[in-house]
Amino acid sequence: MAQRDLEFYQLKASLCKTFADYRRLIIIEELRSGEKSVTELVEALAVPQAVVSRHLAVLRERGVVQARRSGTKIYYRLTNVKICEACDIVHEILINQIKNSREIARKLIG
Amino acid sequence: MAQRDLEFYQLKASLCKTFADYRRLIIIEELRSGEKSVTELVEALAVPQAVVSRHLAVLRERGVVQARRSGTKIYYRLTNVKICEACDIVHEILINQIKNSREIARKLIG
DNA sequence: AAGATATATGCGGATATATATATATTGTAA
DNA sequence: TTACAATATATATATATCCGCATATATCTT
Repeated sequence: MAQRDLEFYQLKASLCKTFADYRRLIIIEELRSGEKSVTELVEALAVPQAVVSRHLAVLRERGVVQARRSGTKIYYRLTNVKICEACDIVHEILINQIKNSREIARKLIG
Repeated sequence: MAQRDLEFYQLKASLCKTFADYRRLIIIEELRSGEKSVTELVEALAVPQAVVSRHLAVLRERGVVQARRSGTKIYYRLTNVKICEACDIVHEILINQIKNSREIARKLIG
């Protein structure tokens, strides 16, 4: 395993970590249909504004979303359509898992 | 956002969390070509056996891999080919990001 | 049954991540 | 310039994750 490869795997893991929070996944889902302001996202997620901004910051730093200011509002959008594809496949995997075994789902929810 | 939906997003996040470690990503990559024993994985990753077993346990609990015992050895395999697809798309997203901006990569390595 | 091999796990500490609350920043309008 | 609205961030605290080490479990061999 070359050093270069290792770094690449670390970058991939870092990107996956970005998706490893349900609020961030909901944000991504919300942005699927086009850009949305922070206010709109706060309404959709029903969590404090600071929490949404914090998660948006994570997505931003990882290059998953981009921000555009318009007046006092800031609109966010996905940087890459493939992000939706990735979410779709994760969705499919999960559906498969649930079909194959409700037991696994039980453990995951805990 | 219905309660049912929320739980589903949590399950998705949980699955993404499984991919959020570079050693687990390497394990998945190693298992792409077929099942491998823990010993083989330990050699491939060059980390202590306990660490590999720990990560295999995470992958197992999340239903990403399955174990099969043969004698004293235990062979692991991916439970679903779509897992590879998911990794491939993450790969593509990352390649795009690096192309678009080396700056993002710099922050990720930190 | 005892020893050897392969693998898994319990525990404690270090580190990272998330949260809430409060505050800072940026832009607009009076 | 003051006030207000939208958004971001700092700080402290709680929580989760990961590792190393030691130990436990399972299987095979003799």
